[in-house]
Amino acid sequence: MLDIKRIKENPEKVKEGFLAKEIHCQEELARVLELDALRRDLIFETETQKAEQNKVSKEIPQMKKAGQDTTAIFEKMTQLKAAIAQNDEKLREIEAEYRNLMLSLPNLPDEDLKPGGKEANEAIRYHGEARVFDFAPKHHVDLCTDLGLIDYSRGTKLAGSGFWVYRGLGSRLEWALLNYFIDTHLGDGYELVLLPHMLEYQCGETAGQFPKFADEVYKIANPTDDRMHFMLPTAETALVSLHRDEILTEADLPRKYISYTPCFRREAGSYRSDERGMVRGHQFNKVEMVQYTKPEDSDAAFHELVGKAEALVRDLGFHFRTVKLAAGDCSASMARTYDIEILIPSMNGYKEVSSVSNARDYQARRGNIRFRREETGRPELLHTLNGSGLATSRIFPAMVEQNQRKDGSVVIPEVLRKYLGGLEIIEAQRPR
RNA sequence: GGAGGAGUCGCGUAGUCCGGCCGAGCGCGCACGAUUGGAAAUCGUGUAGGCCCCAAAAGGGUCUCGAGGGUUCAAAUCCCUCCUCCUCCGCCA
Repeated sequence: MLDIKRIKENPEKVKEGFLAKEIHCQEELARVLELDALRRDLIFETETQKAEQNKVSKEIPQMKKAGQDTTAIFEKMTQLKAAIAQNDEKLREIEAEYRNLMLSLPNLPDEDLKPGGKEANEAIRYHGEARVFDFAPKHHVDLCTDLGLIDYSRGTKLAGSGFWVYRGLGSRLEWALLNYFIDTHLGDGYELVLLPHMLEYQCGETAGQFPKFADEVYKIANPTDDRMHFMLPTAETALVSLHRDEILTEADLPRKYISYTPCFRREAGSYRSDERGMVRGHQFNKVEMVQYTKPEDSDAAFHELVGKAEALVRDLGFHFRTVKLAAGDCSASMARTYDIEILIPSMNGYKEVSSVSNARDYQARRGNIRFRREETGRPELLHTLNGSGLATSRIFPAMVEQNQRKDGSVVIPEVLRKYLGGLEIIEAQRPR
């Protein structure tokens, strides 16, 4: 959520920010300002009435004690009460519309971002070089099937298109990746958090999925209870709500969290033919990094997170590039995002394997997440950042494709071998 | 699933039966000050947040005693719904 003061003070600047994101909210902005004015007038009027009500109310016991007649004053109070009730009702309506609109407005992009969409993204650095094959490399679906790592058809049998089953060594490889990520983060002083995988509405509202992007998540209806749960689309959704409605102490910041969770996404209508296999499933495993920081520290934290994601990708032996996303390619809640992209031989061009973002105070305002600044003694909104560190769903296929040998076997990256009993190569095996 | 109990200002509690003197007492914690060579101890003072008015500060107002609604001139206190926690019983990983 944006600061209403920021909108009021400089609506042109806000408009400009939205345009950079290629989002057109002119009407919403105008309406928000209109509602805010209405709201304030109404609050002022109602509170004046309430002050009168309280004042008179305090006089009543004394009048009674003095034996005075209270009939006239009771009548007046009844009228006042009715007027207040009417205003309160009006105010409720206005504030509901106001809050809903405010929640639907996206975050503003940082000023140094290029305006426009994907085409304006900018690769800011490269690491290593793409592998050149001296044979025709196999597609990861074939490799994983031939090596018995992934069972696509049985995944589909169990849960439909977009699901798969890890088998045998495939499961162990997946687990090795996750352990490698987790161990690295633990070494960097992050706290590992294991979370509920089903969340209540408010988590989605704080993180930014609700109300606007509700279609991207799986909702769970409970027949005996009208409270909705949804499957978390990313651990960020839960981690950002961890300290919702809290005031953290300044000395406690930054908070550095990681969590492993499966992530559930509907991905409605987004399937593309070059995304055959594990690249865009409805369920995938991810280790997520989240930081809560003081506002002045969030830029440093952002670079720390980018660096951590890069190190993971690099140490798995990948060539990658880091891309600074243009304003319009950042998601609605984020002020800034860098993607780390690798080449997956079977796919055209670079594909995102990690996305690191700074939400600044956008999520904190939605979730009322603050810290008490020692200098002033007052609570202040903090900044939230998140980054994948990492999701396996693209790393896994990229790894088997990139590390394949002519004979169909796959070399295991060194950093993973200790999780696999020292295994170095996955040999082709008979299908089962 | 059945029966009962409870949620109050960072923590612990008083207040709820009998509505107004309770936005709320006390203890602990914390901050500042006094005392001290310094500290402990002691004493004193202070100690929530949101919103509105105000250019800002100062100040004023308003709302919040788990959440929401109701009764009333007036609700921490009475009524209703919901949430959470605890105890006991049952059932099951």
